Amino acid sequence: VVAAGVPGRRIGRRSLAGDVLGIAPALLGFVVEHRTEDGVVAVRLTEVEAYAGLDDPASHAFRGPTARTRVMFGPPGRLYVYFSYGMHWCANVVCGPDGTASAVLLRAGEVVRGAALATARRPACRRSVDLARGPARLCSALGIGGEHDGIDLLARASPIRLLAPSTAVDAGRIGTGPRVGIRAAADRPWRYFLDGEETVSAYRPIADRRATGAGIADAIRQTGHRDRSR
DNA sequence: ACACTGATAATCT
DNA sequence: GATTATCAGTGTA
Repeated sequence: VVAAGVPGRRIGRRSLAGDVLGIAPALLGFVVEHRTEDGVVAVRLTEVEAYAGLDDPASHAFRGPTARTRVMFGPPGRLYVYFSYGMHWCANVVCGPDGTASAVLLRAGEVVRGAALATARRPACRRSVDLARGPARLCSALGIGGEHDGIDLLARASPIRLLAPSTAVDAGRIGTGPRVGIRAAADRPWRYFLDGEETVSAYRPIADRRATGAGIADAIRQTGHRDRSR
């Protein structure tokens, strides 16, 4: 647990300009802090995933820049926020040089400051370890939404900042595995987490909706679709 | 603890 | 019209 009052260190933009597969695990232990008029909430990252832009079929940026993915193609150190499953916001740290589109999804963390405010933002949450356990929960706890897409995480005056911990995490504690909830490139072990931390989210393969309450016609149609996509 | 499923809308085909 | 970088609720153990 990060002691209250210990300020995180600011980092240089160049430290996020390299290979996303090196940056993603290095961000474990970093703190994301959001200051609003309601107060401050800070989350220490315990789980992230790497997305490699044009080189990664699972990345939103795989097919090139669109209105949604424009921020990912910009300079590193900005926040890419997307809307998921009709109700949730999720956030990424944009990495790599300007013009490329890799990013690190913030999958889970431990609330280290502002637990009361985070709890107020997450009324359905029963256990404190679940406050930011999951990418959409993390955004809820921090008060991050679509209005924050593109915000610079490295500027001193930004309301949302990414800060380095006072002591780096032990590299031996970093676990890896396949990314959660994706179908494309599901074999790439680009999820990184702090092994043994309670706030790491449970691994779940993508939901298979073929067998859910569908009629025979639906089952046939959807099975056909699955076969076509192979 | 783990499995299953409906909710819900932007995005892309 | 299908898919989706998810969550909370409900049910089973």
